[in-house]
Amino acid sequence: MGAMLSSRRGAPRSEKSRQAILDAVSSQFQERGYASLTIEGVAAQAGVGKQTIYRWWSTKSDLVAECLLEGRLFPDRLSLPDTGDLRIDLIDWVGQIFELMRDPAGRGLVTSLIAAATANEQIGQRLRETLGGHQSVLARLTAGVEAGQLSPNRPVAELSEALVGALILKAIGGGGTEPQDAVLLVDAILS
Amino acid sequence: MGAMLSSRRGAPRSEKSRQAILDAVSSQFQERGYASLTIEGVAAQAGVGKQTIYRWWSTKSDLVAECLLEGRLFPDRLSLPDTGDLRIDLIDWVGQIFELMRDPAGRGLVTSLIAAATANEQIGQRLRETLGGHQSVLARLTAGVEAGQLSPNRPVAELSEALVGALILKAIGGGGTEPQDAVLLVDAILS
Amino acid sequence: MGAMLSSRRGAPRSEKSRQAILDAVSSQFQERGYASLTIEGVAAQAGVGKQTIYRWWSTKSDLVAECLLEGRLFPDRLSLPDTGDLRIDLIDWVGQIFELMRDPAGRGLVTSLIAAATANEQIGQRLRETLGGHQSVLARLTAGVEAGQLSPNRPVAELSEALVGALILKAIGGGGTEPQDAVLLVDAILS
Amino acid sequence: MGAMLSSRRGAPRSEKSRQAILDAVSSQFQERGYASLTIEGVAAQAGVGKQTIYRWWSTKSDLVAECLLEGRLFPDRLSLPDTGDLRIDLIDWVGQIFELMRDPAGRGLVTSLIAAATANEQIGQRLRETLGGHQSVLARLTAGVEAGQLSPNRPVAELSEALVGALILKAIGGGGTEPQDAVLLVDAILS
DNA sequence: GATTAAGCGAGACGGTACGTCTTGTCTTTAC
DNA sequence: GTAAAGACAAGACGTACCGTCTCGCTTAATC
Repeated sequence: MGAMLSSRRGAPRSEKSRQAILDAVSSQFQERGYASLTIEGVAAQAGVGKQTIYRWWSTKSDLVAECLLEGRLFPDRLSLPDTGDLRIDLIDWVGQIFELMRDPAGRGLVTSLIAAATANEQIGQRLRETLGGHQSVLARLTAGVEAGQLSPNRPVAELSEALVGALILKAIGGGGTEPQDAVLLVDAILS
Repeated sequence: MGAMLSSRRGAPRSEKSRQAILDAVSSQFQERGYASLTIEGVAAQAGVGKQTIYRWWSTKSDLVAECLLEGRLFPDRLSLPDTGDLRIDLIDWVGQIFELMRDPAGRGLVTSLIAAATANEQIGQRLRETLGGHQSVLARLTAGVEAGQLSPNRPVAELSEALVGALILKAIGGGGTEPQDAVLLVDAILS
Repeated sequence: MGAMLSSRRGAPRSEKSRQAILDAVSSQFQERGYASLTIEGVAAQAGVGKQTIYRWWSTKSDLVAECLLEGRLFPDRLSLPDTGDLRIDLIDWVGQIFELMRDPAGRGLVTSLIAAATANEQIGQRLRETLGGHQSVLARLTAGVEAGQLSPNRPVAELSEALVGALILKAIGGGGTEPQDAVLLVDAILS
Repeated sequence: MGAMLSSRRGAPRSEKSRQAILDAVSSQFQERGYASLTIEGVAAQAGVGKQTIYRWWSTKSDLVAECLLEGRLFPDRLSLPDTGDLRIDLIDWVGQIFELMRDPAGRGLVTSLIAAATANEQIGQRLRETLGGHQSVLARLTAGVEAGQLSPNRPVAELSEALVGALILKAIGGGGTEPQDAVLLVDAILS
C-alpha cells in the first residue's frame, strides 16, 4: 500500500552538465569578470548546449548567484578567523580583504561581485550574509558581546552592516586599503 | 579688427549636441537603468550620430560619469540638511535615502549607480564624494566635532565611509530601510 | 490449427499513435506548409513522443510521403472525371486544379507538395503517378486512344508528362490559370 | 544655381560586400544545395556580418533569386542552340539537360532550384523565363513558326510551357532521361 | 505468474541556425 | 573639421528544432 504517485516522466536533469556549467561560470567570472561573462562562452567551455543553460537559469546573474551559493567564487582564506580577540580578528580579516583589493585582479573580483549583486538581489543578500552575516562578522560581534569584549548595548547588526558596507565602498570608490587603514576602520566601528 | 587668438580650425564642438546627449543619457538612465542604457539608444534619442558620442566619450560609463558630475542623475532633495543638530540631520538624510530605496524605481536608480560605479572608478569616487564626501557627511561630521557634538577623537573619515557603505550595502543586499532603521544606523555610527 | 508465424516479443506498434501522427502531419501540412512543418510540432499535436516518430520515419519528407500515399493531403474532388469525352474531362480536371491554384492557400498546398518532392524522390514519383500516372491522365489518354478519340501513334506517356509538368510549372512560376487557359493547355497537348 | 537636393547621407552600400555575398551564395548553393544553404554559412564564407545580409535581403530565397538573376547559378552551356533546325536544336538542348540530370550533382542543382522556386515566386518566374521564356524555347518556337517549321496555328506558349514542365517533372519525379527520351519528348511536343 | 522485450509519453541533452541587437569603426554628405 | 546619417564586421542574445538519449510506464509473447 504506500502511495506511488511518483514524480514525473522524462530524463532527469544531468548533474554532470550542471557541474560543468557552474565550473565554467566560476572560471569565466574569475578570468573575465561579470561584465564580459557570456552565456555562449559558458556553454562552449562547459561543452553544453545553450538551451541547457536557459532551461535551468534565466539570466547570467542567476548563474553567478548559484555559483556564489555553492562557494565557488571565493577564496576560502577570506573567512573571518577566531583567535578569541575580536579586534585582532577583525583587523586581520579586513587586512586580508584590503590585500586582495590592492591587487587589480582581486579588486576586479570584488567589483564584479558587486556588479552581479546590482543585477540580482539574491546575490546581494548572499554577499551580505557571506561577508557580514551569521557566518562571520555579525556572529563574531555577537560572540564578542557575550565574551565581554564589546559593550552589550552596541547595535551589532548595524555595526556589521557598516563595516561590510565600508569595504564595498572602498572597492568601488577607492579609499585607503593599506594595512593601517584596516586598523582605523575596525577601531572606528568598535568605537 | 576682431580678435583672432584662434585655437584650431574647423567647427568647434557643438554644445547643443553635448547637452542633447547628456539629457538623453540622463533620461535613459533613469528610465531603463544602467544595464540597458545603450549608446545607440542615446544617439537616437539625442538626434546625434554615434560618432559624435564616441568622439568625446569612450564608454557608456564615461557618459554616466559626466552626467553624475553635472548633477543630472540625482534628485536635489537628497542633499544633507543642516539644522545645527548633527544627529537629527543625519537621521533625516538617511531616512530620505531609505524612502527613495523603498520605491522600486528609486532602488533601481541607486543600484544602477552602483553598477555604473563598478565599471568606472571615477563614478565610484564621485558617488563616494557626493554621498559621503566633502560636500556632505564628512563635512558635517567634521563640523560636528568642531561644534562639540562629536568627540574630537572620533575618526570622522572612517565613520563617514561606514555610514555611506551601509547605505550601499542595504541598496544591493536588502536590509531594513524603515524610518527606525535610519535612527539605529545613525546612532550606531555616532556611537 | 491457427498458424503461428510468430512475430516477436514486446508491445506491437500502436496504430493509434500512427494515425494521430499522420493526422497531425496532414493538418500541419495543410495549415502551415511543408517548410514550416516540424517534427516537434507534429509530435506535440499528436500527443506523441518524438522518438515514436523517429522510430518509424526517418525524415519529415518520409512522413509527408506516407500521408500522400494514404491520400490525406489531397481533396478528392481532384480526381480526373470520366464522362467518355477525353477532351472535356481533361479540361474539366485542369480547370479544377487551376481553380485550386488561384486561391493562395491552394497554391501553397501545391507548392508545398513540390517542395516536399524536391526533398524526397518517393514523393516526386507519387505526385507524378497520382497526377499523371496509371490512375489518371495516362490511363485516360490510353483509354482515349483505344476509344479512337486520340490518334494511336500519339506518345501518350510523354503527353501525360507534358500536361502534368505544365501544371507544376504554372504552380511554381505563375502563368495563366484562368478557365480558358485550361482549354488552351489541353488542346495544345491533344494537338 | 542648379538644384542640389542630392541623395542622402551616410556610407553607400558596399559593392564589394554584395559581390562577396552573392559569390558565397552561389558556391554554397552549388556545393550543398538550397536546403542546407544557411545565412550564417554565407556570411562566414563572404567575410561579412549577418546584419549586412539581412539589411539587403530578407530571406535566403531572396538571395538565391538575386544570384539566379545575375546568372551565377547556371552553367552557360545550357542555352538553347540555334542551328536553324528547330527539332534538332530542341532535342540537343533537352538532351543536354537530361545529361545534367543524370549526374546526381546536376540533379541536385535542378531540384534545389525548384525547391527555391517553391519558396519564392520570383525564382519560379525567373526559372520559367530563363528556361522557357523569351530568351529560349518560346522564342525558338515562335521563330520556327515564322520559318515554316511549325504550323502557325500551334499554341507556342502552351507548348513551351509543356516542354519545360516536363523537364521539371522528370527532375523531381524521375522519368526517363536517356538520350532517346529527349527525342520522344520533343517529338511529342512538336506533335 | 514471472520474465523479457519492445513500444510509448515525456523530456533533457549537445548542437546548429535563426533573426535581432549592440558595439566600435568607417565613409559619405552637409554645414 | 564637426556633425548627422548610416553601412560595416563582429559577436552575443534568447528561441526554435534537430536527432539522440534516458526515464518510468505499459503491453504482449515466452518461459
